[in-house]
Amino acid sequence: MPKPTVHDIAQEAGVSLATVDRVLNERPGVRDRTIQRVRAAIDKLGYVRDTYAANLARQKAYTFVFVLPEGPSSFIDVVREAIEEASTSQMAERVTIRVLSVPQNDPHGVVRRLLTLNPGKIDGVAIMAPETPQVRDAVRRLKNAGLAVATLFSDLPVPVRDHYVGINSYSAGRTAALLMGRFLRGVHGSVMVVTGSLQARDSIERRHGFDEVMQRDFPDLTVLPTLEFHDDISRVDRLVGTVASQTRDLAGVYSMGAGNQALLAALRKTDRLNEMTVIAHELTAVTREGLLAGEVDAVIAQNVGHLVRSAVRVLRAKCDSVDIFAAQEKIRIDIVTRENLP
Amino acid sequence: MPKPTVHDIAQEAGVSLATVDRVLNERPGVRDRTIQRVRAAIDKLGYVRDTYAANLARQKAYTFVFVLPEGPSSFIDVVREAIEEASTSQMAERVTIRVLSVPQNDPHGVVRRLLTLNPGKIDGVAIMAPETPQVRDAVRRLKNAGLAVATLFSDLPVPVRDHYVGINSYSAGRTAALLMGRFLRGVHGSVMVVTGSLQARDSIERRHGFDEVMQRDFPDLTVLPTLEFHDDISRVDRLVGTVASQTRDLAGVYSMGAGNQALLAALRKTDRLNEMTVIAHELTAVTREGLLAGEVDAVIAQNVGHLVRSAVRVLRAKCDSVDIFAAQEKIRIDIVTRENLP
DNA sequence: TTGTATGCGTTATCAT
DNA sequence: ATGATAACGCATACAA
Repeated sequence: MPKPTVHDIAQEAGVSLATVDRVLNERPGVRDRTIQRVRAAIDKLGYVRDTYAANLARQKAYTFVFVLPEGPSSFIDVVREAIEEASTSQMAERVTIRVLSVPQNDPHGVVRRLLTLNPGKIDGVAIMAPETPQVRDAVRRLKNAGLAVATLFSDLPVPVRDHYVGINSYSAGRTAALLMGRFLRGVHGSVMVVTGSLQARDSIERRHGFDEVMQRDFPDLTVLPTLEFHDDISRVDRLVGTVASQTRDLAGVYSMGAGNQALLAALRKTDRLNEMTVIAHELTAVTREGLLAGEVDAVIAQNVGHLVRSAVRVLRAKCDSVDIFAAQEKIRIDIVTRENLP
Repeated sequence: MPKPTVHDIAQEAGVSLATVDRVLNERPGVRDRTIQRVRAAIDKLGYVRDTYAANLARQKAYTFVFVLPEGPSSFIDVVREAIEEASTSQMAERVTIRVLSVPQNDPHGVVRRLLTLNPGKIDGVAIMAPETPQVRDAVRRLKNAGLAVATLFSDLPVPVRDHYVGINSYSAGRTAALLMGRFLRGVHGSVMVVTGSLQARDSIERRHGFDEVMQRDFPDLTVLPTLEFHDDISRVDRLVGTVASQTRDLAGVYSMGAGNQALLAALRKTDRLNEMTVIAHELTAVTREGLLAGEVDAVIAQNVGHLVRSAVRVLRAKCDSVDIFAAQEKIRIDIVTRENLP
């Protein structure tokens, strides 16, 4: 009892291949009665379409665009690399991947860049961009144009995208807090929280999750107000330096976003970095170095390679109107230490 | 300039499809000079074979057998579930998966069961079994019979298998130690280590990694001799109870293997479980419950779903003599806490 | 409204 | 040693 094919369906339903195909792809021009017959045959035989054969016949090739923020960032570098790797692997058969860079902190610039996309030429987009009303609208337009839309690392409202690929920021923040509190067992002291900007939705969620666990489980630790350097790395040094010198009991540092290079440099100047517990997000060249040097104690990360592959699979599934294999697409919150560094 | 096909190669080389195919699949019966010509055309046009079309034409169906220890184990349950899930997903197109249960702690029994496999009927095996000389030989025989062989969770010597799917036990032990030491910051006390058996190679490696980090980084903690219950759960209660009552400064428990249910039950009786730091391996129903209840503080795990899918892909690749995509098959050491529980 | 015939890129059988 | 040709499971232009 091999897998049934369209031929088997046709025979069972007493119709031709073409009719089976019409029903399968919901094309017009079939009598209701015939549709029922074919449907019944499909159910009875348990037919499932061979997507690969279908794509072969259809000569279908997918074109996906990954939209990434431009500008120097060790994290974006990791993402680019993962995309590069995925597009040259066999998993990307019949899919070509393009990368579109969009400005940082310039919603209108993002929209303008997004408008250069020709929805007729591409099948799906994976977008990494902070949520703003302008971006929301632009993405909605892409989705309405029939593209498959996945959000990457940072989500947008459900109606404007098909799927979110990334971890839950709230849980990520909670996880960071758990580690911070556990690593500072018995310590009475303060914890500094640093981020580029608290505007982004995921920053807020992280902070929210972090605070909740810290307050509930680790009352001996005082979480200081968030230090926002507004995506201007040059401010990090002064901001961090000031707070560090004013906070004699500074025991921990939670870095919620990018800018870890500058942050670590600033902390080094305090000469107290070695006694501090530092927790950061995302595994990059910088945080990896930090872990190995013993300067960073834990990194909350997501498997970027897996994430990119997941995005490709999800977009493909959307294009084919096929269900995704949920378990495979689930992105876990990785905890990375010096000892389990990949 | 679409992707070149065998037709293009044939034309470029001035030969027929069949000849191209012979060269592509390294079949005999082609003159050296012709081979060169075809090879040149392949290089020149940058041909890459369409695996899906190939599999379609080949009508190849893979049969893989997963060899698992029988007997009750919450971890094996997880593995079975993952196999079930993988075999019903689209990733298992053209592959049928069977599970073969083998006795625990009975190398000869394992071998006998392995001998029931008909190497002609199957294409590959994924084996989860502790290393013994008998098992080694039996597996070597399978490999020599032409089967693709992957080891699962626990490795065998390189010559008898094609690929190991799982985490590095030594690093896993080191990771456990790091967390134990960090979670017990400032504490002077003892750490109990419990395992079913120290015979298995991976148990030894875990213990080795654990000890190394504990000794080097956490001198305030005393690691007690390993408690071996020799896979007899009924002994756990007495063993653990005795040591716990004799060790007033017991601060941590490292569970290296299975038997967590019994272990936790025994620890509960001491009425000191809540103050202890407990670290275990593998995310199962038991350890998950333990995390949620706050009884277990961290679990060192591997993504079993990913692992099973990886095994299937690797076996398939071996059967096709195709390279694997290493980055995708890398199994990470997961650290799971209450907050990042999947 | 339904059926026939052909092609997608690859493999495989059977001639030559 | 090499070439024609027919599958594989599906889609589709065209015919009926």
